[in-house]
Amino acid sequence: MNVTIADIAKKAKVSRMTVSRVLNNSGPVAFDTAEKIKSIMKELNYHPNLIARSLSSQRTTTIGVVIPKTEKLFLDNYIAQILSGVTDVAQKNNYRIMLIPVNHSRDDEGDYLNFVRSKLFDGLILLKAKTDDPHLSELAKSGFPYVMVNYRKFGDNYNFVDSENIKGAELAVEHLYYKGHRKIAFVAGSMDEVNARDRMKGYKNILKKYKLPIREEYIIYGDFNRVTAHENSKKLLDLKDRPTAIFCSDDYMALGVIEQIKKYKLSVPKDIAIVGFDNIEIGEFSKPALTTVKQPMYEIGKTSSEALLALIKKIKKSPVRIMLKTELIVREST
Amino acid sequence: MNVTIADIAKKAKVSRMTVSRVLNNSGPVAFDTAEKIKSIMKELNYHPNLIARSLSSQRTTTIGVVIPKTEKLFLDNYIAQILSGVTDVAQKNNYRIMLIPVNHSRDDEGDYLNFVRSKLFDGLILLKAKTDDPHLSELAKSGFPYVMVNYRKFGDNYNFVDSENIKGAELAVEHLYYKGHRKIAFVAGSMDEVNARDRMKGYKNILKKYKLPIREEYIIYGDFNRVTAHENSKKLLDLKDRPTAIFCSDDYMALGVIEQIKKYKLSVPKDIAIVGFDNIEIGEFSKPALTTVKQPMYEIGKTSSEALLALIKKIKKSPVRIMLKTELIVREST
DNA sequence: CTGAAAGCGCTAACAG
DNA sequence: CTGTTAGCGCTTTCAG
Repeated sequence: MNVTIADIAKKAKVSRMTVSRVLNNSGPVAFDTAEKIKSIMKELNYHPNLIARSLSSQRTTTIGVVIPKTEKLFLDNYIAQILSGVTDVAQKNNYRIMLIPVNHSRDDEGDYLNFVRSKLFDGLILLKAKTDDPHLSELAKSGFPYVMVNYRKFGDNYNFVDSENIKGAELAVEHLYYKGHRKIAFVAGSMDEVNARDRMKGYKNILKKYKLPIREEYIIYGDFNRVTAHENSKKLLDLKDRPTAIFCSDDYMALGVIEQIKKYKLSVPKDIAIVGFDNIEIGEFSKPALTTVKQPMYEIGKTSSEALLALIKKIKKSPVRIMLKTELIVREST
Repeated sequence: MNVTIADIAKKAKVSRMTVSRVLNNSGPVAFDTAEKIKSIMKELNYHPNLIARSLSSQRTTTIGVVIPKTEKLFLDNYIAQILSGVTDVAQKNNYRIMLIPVNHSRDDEGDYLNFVRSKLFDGLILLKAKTDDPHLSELAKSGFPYVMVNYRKFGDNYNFVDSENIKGAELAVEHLYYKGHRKIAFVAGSMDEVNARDRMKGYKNILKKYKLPIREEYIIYGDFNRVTAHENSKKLLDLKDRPTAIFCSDDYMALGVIEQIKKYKLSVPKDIAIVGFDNIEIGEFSKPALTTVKQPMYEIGKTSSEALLALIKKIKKSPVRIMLKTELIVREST
């Protein structure tokens, strides 16, 4: 069997409690006793059973990260960047990370609540929550520490870290306007996500500002997916009064649209200018390099993680509401 | 307080044991009793405490994944792809994933062993293990279920899933030879990694095969890093007898080298041809698109995960040794 | 088919 | 400064 606290205690001729105190630096222990215990722990190659500790202490020093389960999870650069920020901070604070992929389109959507109930984590970070997720309000009410990433809701206990999506979209569309475009289309993504709605707002704000008509045929709905956008963009390109610029609600969609434009033997940006959103890695390398609105994704992850730890340690109280800045990055596609 | 098995038992007027049996489908329970218990569990919104279950059963249904802690963890497309494969399989088998970032260059290198001892996981997957990691043999001896990814060692209990790196490198270099190149350099990466050594072998094999000299000044050592490769490649470009082709031990380095070549106002592939290794996502989008050796990274992750689960469930026994095929993908850089 | 007893390894709370 | 008692919530083992 494994070395336990009892073995150490026996060999050191003290109680298990004293060993535990040495282990956690909790409570006073005579220097000599402590040294002796430490040396015995080394000698026996003792390592605490963290499961037992968690059961007893009701803490796991683990945070769960709920991510949408997509075909190839980590290949989504948006998620990758946020996870980087989240884990960096967690690591520094000696918290462990458990990933909880959730299938948004299926029954297991509320699964993360079961995980909460199962006492596996001290807190939860949620990526890509849907606006209509009914479990969210339950989570918010429960008092369990959590932070939503890129979500925004001003009810009582909604904790979130979001970026300025409306403003970001405004920057993008206004940039197109400055470039002389008057026929600006929008590939909107899925209206299930708060962010998508915000970007829509920004898009419409600028059209209104410059008294451009909001034309329904210039707005394409779908999901945040390169292939879908690729297909759907035909609707725009087949239009008699074809747009001269397309703002896309994320970079992956922008790439899909650009591919389609090439198939039509049109040129980006000469015939049609494109702006994306997020600033994913390949945007910089694609041809033409993608003009986009940068979300500080790594920062968002970092900030979320910090906020969550503060909630767990009760340094902060709900609601936590943090907004980060977005920024236009002009490259070759406009 | 939370609903526990005891509450259910009390309300159903049975012992906790009977509830536990219903919970796990273990052992016989009268149909009616079972139904009653189930309905009470629903009514009380009961969810088992998984920590308690783990402590008692000595299983966690969690696997740990050891990844090198780099600046921006998930942004490494190699790791991302492997993780995708690993998690997909784990998920399907109802196993959870815990990430263990490890700083290779520091003391905490052996940390993953402490995690093993801490009973947090049922098994371990190791990415980017170093050849000289002294903890590996301890792990192998321990009998604890684990699989190393992209590693290869034929001692008794070494479990690994690797790809055919030697052959892959041969494909790359032979391709350059066919294209007419006789002065072929090699950006080798770090010899700490088995894979790098294998690629070196492949490189030398082809030179020998075609009776080309192995010139030390044509081999650049370093670490697997874009920036380092970028800097070090100057040594090649400054050579009087400059190579006409460079094989790089991974794609990120290849990208770094290409940048440097551009700075020298030389053209890829006209002046210097480049082949990378791995087939990371941006290789397809960079300019020129990167010729590379594809490792089936998603498959590697998937296979590793499957093998690990088989070890955990004792369907398989050590040693597990699996090799996957590599494949040349010719694009614009050669 | 059901239950009782024991224990997984640790920590909290209190007492000395 | 140290120890005792109790218990975290579940499963295993054995007995009925």
